[in-house]
Amino acid sequence: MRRHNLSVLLRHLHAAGPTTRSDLTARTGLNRSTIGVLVGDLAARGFVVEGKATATGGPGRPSPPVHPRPEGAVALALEVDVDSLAAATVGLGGHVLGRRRVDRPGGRFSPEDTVDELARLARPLLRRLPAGAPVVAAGVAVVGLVRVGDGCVRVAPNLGWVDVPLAALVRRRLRLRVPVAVGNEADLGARSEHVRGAGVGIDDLVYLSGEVGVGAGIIVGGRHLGGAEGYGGEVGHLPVNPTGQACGCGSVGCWETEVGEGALLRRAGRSAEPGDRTAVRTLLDDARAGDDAARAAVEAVGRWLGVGLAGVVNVFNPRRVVLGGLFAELHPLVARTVDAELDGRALDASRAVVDVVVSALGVDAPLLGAAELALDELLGDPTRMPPLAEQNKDAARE
Amino acid sequence: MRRHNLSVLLRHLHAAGPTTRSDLTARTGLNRSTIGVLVGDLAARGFVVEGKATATGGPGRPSPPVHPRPEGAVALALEVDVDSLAAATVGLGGHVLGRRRVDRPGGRFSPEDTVDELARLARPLLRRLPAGAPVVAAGVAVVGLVRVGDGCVRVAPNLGWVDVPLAALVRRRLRLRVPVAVGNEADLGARSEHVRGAGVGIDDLVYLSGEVGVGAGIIVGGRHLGGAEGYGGEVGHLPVNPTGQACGCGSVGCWETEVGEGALLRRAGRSAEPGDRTAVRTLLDDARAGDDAARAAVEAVGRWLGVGLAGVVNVFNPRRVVLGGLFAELHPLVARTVDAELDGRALDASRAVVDVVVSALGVDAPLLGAAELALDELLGDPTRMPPLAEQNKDAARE
DNA sequence: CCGTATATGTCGACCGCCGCAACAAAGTAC
DNA sequence: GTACTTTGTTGCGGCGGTCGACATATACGG
Repeated sequence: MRRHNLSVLLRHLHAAGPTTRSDLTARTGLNRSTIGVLVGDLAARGFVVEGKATATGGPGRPSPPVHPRPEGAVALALEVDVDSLAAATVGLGGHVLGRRRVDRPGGRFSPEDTVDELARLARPLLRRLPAGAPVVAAGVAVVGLVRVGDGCVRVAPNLGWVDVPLAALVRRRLRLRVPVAVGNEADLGARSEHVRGAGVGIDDLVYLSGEVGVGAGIIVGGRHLGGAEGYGGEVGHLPVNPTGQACGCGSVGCWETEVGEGALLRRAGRSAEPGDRTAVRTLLDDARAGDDAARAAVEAVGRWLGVGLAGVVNVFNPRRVVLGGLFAELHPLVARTVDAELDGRALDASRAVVDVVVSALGVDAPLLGAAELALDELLGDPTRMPPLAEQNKDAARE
Repeated sequence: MRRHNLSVLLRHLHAAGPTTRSDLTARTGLNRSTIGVLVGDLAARGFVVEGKATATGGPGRPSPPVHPRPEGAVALALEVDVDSLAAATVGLGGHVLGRRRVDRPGGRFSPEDTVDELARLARPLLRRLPAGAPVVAAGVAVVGLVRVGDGCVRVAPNLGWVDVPLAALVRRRLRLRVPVAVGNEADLGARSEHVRGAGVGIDDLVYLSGEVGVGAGIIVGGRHLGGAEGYGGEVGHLPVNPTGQACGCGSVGCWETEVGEGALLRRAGRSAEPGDRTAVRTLLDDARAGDDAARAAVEAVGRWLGVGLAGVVNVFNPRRVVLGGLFAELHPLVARTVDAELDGRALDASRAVVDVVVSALGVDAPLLGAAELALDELLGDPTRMPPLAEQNKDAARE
């Protein structure tokens, strides 16, 4: 129960940043004295530092702010995207200590090669960490279906992976002694947008990521929708068009065959390798420049985006839809179309409470979400990390 | 925190029935002493009675069972269906003390008339309650979109209702002094199937109710998926066929236009008033008897059922789908078709962990779910009800 | 410039709740 | 009948939190 209160406190500080002690008492409903003890505990563990109290302008004694200490706990975040790899070190409070991304266009890479390159990417970031900043966990975002229990990538069509024990591979290759969690890219995008992006404070939200495939991260009642094994949120494979295209999943007329990158290019009469971002960018540029075929393709995808979104809105009754990836770039061009489809097709009651916005974190949303995932275990139980005094004792012993 | 432990205990007893004290200690992880105190507390409030310990066959002192006491707390459950009304009194542990249902075919009734008839239905049930059995709350299941916050029926197309403050109406008309909660029929069906039906122990499940419309109650990670305002789960309005029929919701090609009762009759070339159950029953009988047109219609609906279910399975990754209403009767006729569509269209990973079964509670699932909804508040905080000693004092004072 | 009002941190006392250990009770196995 | 096992009961101790009293730090008004 002490654990629980520490967790609540640290979670809030991590998510909301510096907060005065009086604010913490008001927010948690706990007593001033208790907050004092808890903050002291967190400080002893190196998670927070107390600042100087500065006058707020109001009457009364000013309350000193409590700052999350980025070096108190660091997450290693990794991302395996279709055409790029990324790594970042993220400290408590969401402070990004270092970040690197490399393109890896076109080809398909084996899990082993991928993990090798992730290790190369991560090494300098880890070396550059400030002294005494402990890496407490790692998180990996990956485009594919992930069994959350053991961090196994069940299937990732765009990578050509089947049943890859990614968590174990990363842990071994990077010689990590900390837990490694793996999550679906869209799920983790939703997570970061929820904590510090376009969905802050919104406990019912859908993050929709359009890439080669279409995936969603869904947060209902503040909690991530995982399902029995963690495969939930695969809205890209909602059947929307019985007379449509064959989908890579084996079905016909899945939503992603109408709104994915492939659909966009196909509609414009252009062809490209799957995962060829430049072709998509060119098409969007052409559409913005007024090219008729490009505009028609964009418009058609926008309509289908609205159609599918209507279904998503009906099913989840979210307060906000956050668009990431391709959809983030597409949305400004088709916002009115999407809204019109929603108006016409979604149930009024649900339509009335939802808005559609663009990702605030951009391409890094999944990467940052991986960091959040990694830190989550610690945030749930801050007592996992012993007080600094004991840490020093342990260090001296060695 | 005492509240919390009492809640955990009572919830378990309510859901799982009689449990020995030793079982409770093992299940909660609490100490024997603590369990003793807590059980004593619950007994003092009239929620449980302790039975005689009977030899189990094993060595050691036998543990006495703790029984939930149905008369300890009673919920009044009500249901407003398209063509019937129902009421029940349900005691702790899910014991149904009384139950009545009346048909109300065809026509549309005003909220006032409906509530009047609910009152007539409920009165004898309440009169027949054992002495000293307190009604602690009421729950209402209704076919329509319900704003859970205030129990307002936002829209119920099949009843012709818009913005009906049903909770308030019921409370006033039935002169209830206890809270009245309102929920969507499918949501409550899911709830009861989850607690004591075909979904016991399954924390990721979808209850799919086919009537005039198609609705779903969705439970993810053990919690009901409500969404921002409680309108979630309206899978009937997933767009599945852009060239399909116009739907009452204003959209085109919603799933329920392909699998609802209307679709079934239409496909068989029969017409009927919406909500005419006999026409549907006749059709199903004909199909079972071998009538070609009927069988073709049933088969087509079965295919569409599978198509939509594939989407639902992809999105929610449930461990079980429970079919209620029309679908419960339909399923035996089309199980193979549904399974085949799922095999072909759902993602393998999700498909592998899901099964499709028929409702165990039948037509009463939503009604019983309303009782669960009503009892939920008490189960969350058993201290709301004072110990019997004080209750008697209060009674003596009057 | 200084008192007053307001708000906050700190310290010690109190209390509720749970775990623990010893004991009593109620069964089985031989 | 005796040994053993499992369980309920009871009293004690500790952890964690609230509460009240006091010290401290600022804004406001004269």
